[in-house]
This record gives sequence, C-alpha cells and structure tokens, in this order.
Amino acid sequence: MRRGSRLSGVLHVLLHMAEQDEPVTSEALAKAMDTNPVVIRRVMAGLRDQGYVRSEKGHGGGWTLARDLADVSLRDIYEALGQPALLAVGNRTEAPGCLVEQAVNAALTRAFNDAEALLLSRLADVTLARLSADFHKRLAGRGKGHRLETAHAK
Amino acid sequence: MRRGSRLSGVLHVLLHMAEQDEPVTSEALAKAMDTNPVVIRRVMAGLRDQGYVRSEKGHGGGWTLARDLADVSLRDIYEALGQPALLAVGNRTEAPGCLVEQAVNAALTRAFNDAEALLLSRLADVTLARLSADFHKRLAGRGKGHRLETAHAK
DNA sequence: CCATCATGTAATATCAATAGTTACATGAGA
DNA sequence: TCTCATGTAACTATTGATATTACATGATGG
Repeated sequence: MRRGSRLSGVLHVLLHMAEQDEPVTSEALAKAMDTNPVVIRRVMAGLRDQGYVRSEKGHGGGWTLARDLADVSLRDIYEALGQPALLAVGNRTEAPGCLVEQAVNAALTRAFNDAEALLLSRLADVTLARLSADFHKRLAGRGKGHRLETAHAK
Repeated sequence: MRRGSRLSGVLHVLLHMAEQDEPVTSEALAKAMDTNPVVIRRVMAGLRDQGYVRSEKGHGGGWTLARDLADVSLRDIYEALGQPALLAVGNRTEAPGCLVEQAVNAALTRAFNDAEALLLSRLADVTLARLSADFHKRLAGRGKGHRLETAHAK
C-alpha cells in the first residue's frame, strides 16, 4: 500500500470484507491490497480496538465487520486510523517568537482549519453503506459477479 | 527548514525581505530560516522565474521583492512553488479496474476536491500586504523594533 | 495433545522524498 | 583582479512510512 493512501486502502478492504460471508484472512486482504499481511494486521488492529471489526484466530479465522455499514461514516474510519494529517502543509515552528512567523502561521492556520473542517464534514456525510451501494450499482452496470481474487488480478 | 513547511517558510522569508531596504543574501535568509543558503537559492529560483523576486550577484547583491505586496496572494506563492500536494490523503491506484476501488475513489475525490477548492480560495483572499500589516500590528503591540537577526536568535 | 492455521507484535530492513552539503562555475562590483 | 554573491550539479544525510522477518499466542480439527 503506497504512501498517503491509508484511508483509501482501508475503505477498500472494508468494502471487500462486506462482500464476504466468512472471515477474510490478512493474507487474502494483503494480496488484494498489494501489500503485506502484517501491514494489514497493524492497520486493522486499530479498527478492532475501536469496535469496527473483529478478528479471530485459528482455522476459519480472519477479519469480519463488527458494525452495520450504515452506521459507519468515512469520517469515523478516518478518525479510527488516528487522524493522520489531512493537510500536507504544516506551519513552521522554528522561531515561534518571531512576529513574522506568528502572522504567517495565523493566516495559514485559519485557512487550513476551514478546509479541514469542510473535508471532515464531507467525510461524515458518506457512510460505508453508501459506498457499498455505489459499488453494487457499478457492478450491476457491468453485469458481472464479484470475487475478491479476480478483482485484483495482476 | 523541515518537511511540509515550504509554503510557510517561503512566506516568512518574503515578509522579512519586505522589511529590508537592501538586497538580502541567501546566507542571511538561511540563517533566519535555520537552513542552508543553497536551499534558499533553490526555492527562490522558482519564485524569481515567475517574477516574484529578483536576484543580483556580486557586492551588495542578494534577493529583493519584485512585486507589490498587495498584488501577491498566498495562493500565488503556493502555485509558484509548484503546487505541492495540499492534501496528504491520496487515492489508491493499484487496482483501477476494481469496482470497489472506483467507488471509494469517487467518494474521496469529491470530498478532497471540495476541501482543496476552499483552501485555495482562502489562500487567494490573503495578500502578502495583509500579512505584513498583521505583522506590523503585532510589532506595535509589542512596542519594539524589528531586526532580522535578533528575531531568530537561538 | 499436537499439528496447523491465523492473528499479535517487536525488531529490523527497505524505500522514497526532502533537506542539507560540497564543489565549482558565472557574473558583478570595488 | 580579488571578493562577494548567486547558479547549479552532484552527492550525502535524514526522516517517515512501509515492508519484511521472526517468533509468540491462541483456536480448531484431527
């Protein structure tokens, strides 16, 4: 999973899980996400601790969704991931006593906060159920079935 | 200058230059920004090519502002820097054929674009002149003069 | 039980992006 | 023509994130 795509990747994984009746192993998810099983476990561990997914060990084990898709928004997932910085632009803090820096930071911070608030509210508007519905609409349009393995063939 | 603070750092430099009557050397700016002169030159070179600053070689040389502070917005500078990604969250593109990924990306892209547009318009609203005025207001409030060197003493 | 499967997790390695450094060329003044 | 300052290429260092390895824990099925 490449940089900066954690939220996107996790949503992808969750929707794929939603299509599966049985637990999905980290290995299967890793293959689909083109990454390593350990990376999947690391990321999913956070979601599990916050009650979004469950994990089971042993035969037939793996990951399952713990909540209704309609009850989870993209913002929920974003926050469950530890709220990685949404905005790539940060403030300098080298010379906090410098009045120029204070003026610059004040202006930038205001603009960033506004944008971040808008983004979060947009994310809050979209539930996993809505994404899933969108997916199924696309699926019907294409007129084919869906299998995790074939959807990510190389 | 640490990561992700390019815009902030450049604005800082520009405002400091505005306070100076004579050209400021890369070395002086580097000291103030706690970085290396070559880094300053690299970044400023882009701004010079786009007409925001001028550079002069030889004795008494250095960097000067080429435009009125009132004519330059934060968005102008942001764009002059090569429009570094504002949003730290990107879309996955590993499996563009996967319908799940398409659904996820569609939702995220919409939200991000909205937020980015808002951020850009906020940056466009603020001119360097306004930042400078803000700085001078803070300066008056503190009741002291301003010198580049002392403002960044360690 | 014990072999196997799967997660849990620490430790380590790899990788890419950015920043910093060195070195030397170019041009402007004094 | 000596010095100062930018211009720039090449290289190194640092950092943050991801990937990998290795091993522990627990569940299941024979």
